[in-house]
Amino acid sequence: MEKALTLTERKRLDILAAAQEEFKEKGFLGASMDSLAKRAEVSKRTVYNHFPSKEILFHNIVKQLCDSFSQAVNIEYHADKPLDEQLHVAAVNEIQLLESGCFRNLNRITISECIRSPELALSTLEHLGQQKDGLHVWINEAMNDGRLKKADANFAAQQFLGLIKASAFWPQLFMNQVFPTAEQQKTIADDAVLMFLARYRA
Amino acid sequence: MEKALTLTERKRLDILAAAQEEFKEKGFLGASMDSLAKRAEVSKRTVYNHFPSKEILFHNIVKQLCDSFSQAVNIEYHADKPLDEQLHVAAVNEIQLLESGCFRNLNRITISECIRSPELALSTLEHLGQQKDGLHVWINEAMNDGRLKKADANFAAQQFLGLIKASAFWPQLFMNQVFPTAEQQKTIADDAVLMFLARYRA
DNA sequence: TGAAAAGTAAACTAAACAGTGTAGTATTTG
DNA sequence: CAAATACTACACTGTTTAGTTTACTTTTCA
Repeated sequence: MEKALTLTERKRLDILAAAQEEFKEKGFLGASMDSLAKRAEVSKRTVYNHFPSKEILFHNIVKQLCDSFSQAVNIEYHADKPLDEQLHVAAVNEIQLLESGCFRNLNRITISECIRSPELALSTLEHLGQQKDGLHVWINEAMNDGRLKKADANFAAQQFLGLIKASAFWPQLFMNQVFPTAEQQKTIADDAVLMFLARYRA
Repeated sequence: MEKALTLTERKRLDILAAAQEEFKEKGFLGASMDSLAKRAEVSKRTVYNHFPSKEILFHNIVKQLCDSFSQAVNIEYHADKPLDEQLHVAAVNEIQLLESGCFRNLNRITISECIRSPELALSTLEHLGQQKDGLHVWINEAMNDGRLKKADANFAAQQFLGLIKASAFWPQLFMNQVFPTAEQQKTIADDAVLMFLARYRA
């Protein structure tokens, strides 16, 4: 019963998948509707029957990718658990997010559009920036609980994520570096926690 | 005697300046040679007399911007000076570099091209990555000198720069955030040094 | 000062590309 | 099965754009 997809639905999915590839590889301007249709093994006319314009198709892709991150990486503060343990969970969650293929696709796609249309890039990245809020709240609670030194929680969260992204995000995004292995990921997470607590533990 | 520029030389500079603007605003694909020529107040033919193709002009821009960073931000290790003082200099240097308009132009221009031509982006960013080497050498020497805990010097350098860039580079590049004020810069530098030494001081 | 070098405007070529129109074929569904 | 719906190939429009050609003017410099 799982193949109950109607032809139209299948075509739609094919188009979306092909469009994601096309935009990821060539950016918005570089992508061509003809090439995209060929890739999806679909008539160009069918593409336009589903999506009235390139722009609209593009926004659908971005929206689709954004939605797949609705399960924000939020971390809850527990007064009775060790800080390093909780932070380590946050670090691992973050790294897992950064590793996920669709997250990187989204970033590749939108970042290439920062120049062409700052509004889009801005709104998208803001939307994605929300998962950071979780950490900043956690830090704030730990500070109020007297277990971390008082400081700017937002800034501290930015530092923590900066430590991780410096090794597991930016180099991969721009220099096509391979993603850290499981061991390396552990090192990155451990070291971010170590460094953060060395600075902020009360 | 400062206006001794010949017409041809002036035109050439006008073209380069206009091209930098054009590419910065619209990216490689979005930039148009007609618009660029108009911007430079130069005939389109003149553009092509100086630069045989859009691609070549683009590479000239990138090269020009790269060359303006030949004075790499290298930091020398002094066994007799306090670590925090030396690191602070490194941090301030880095922030100054990140703040400089042409450095940001270069990044805006090349990063938008990461997707279109990974080779270019790669070679450029590698070229820029050289100023990082300075710090990694410094860290290595301090470790060998027994003043920092033994660890992976490259990784440590990446962490240090990650702390700075998290506040003074990536947000500005992608979300058009304003660059930190002088006070904020001081906080960022101080805190990066503080955190780094809290973790690595022997 | 006068020939060589470089600049100019404007028309042009050739290709790419977003989007449409059409006529016919395949799929869905009542 | 039949009507409606969706898919297909393909030709077409209009626009944009990289790069060229041409006929002419300005700047340079020996």
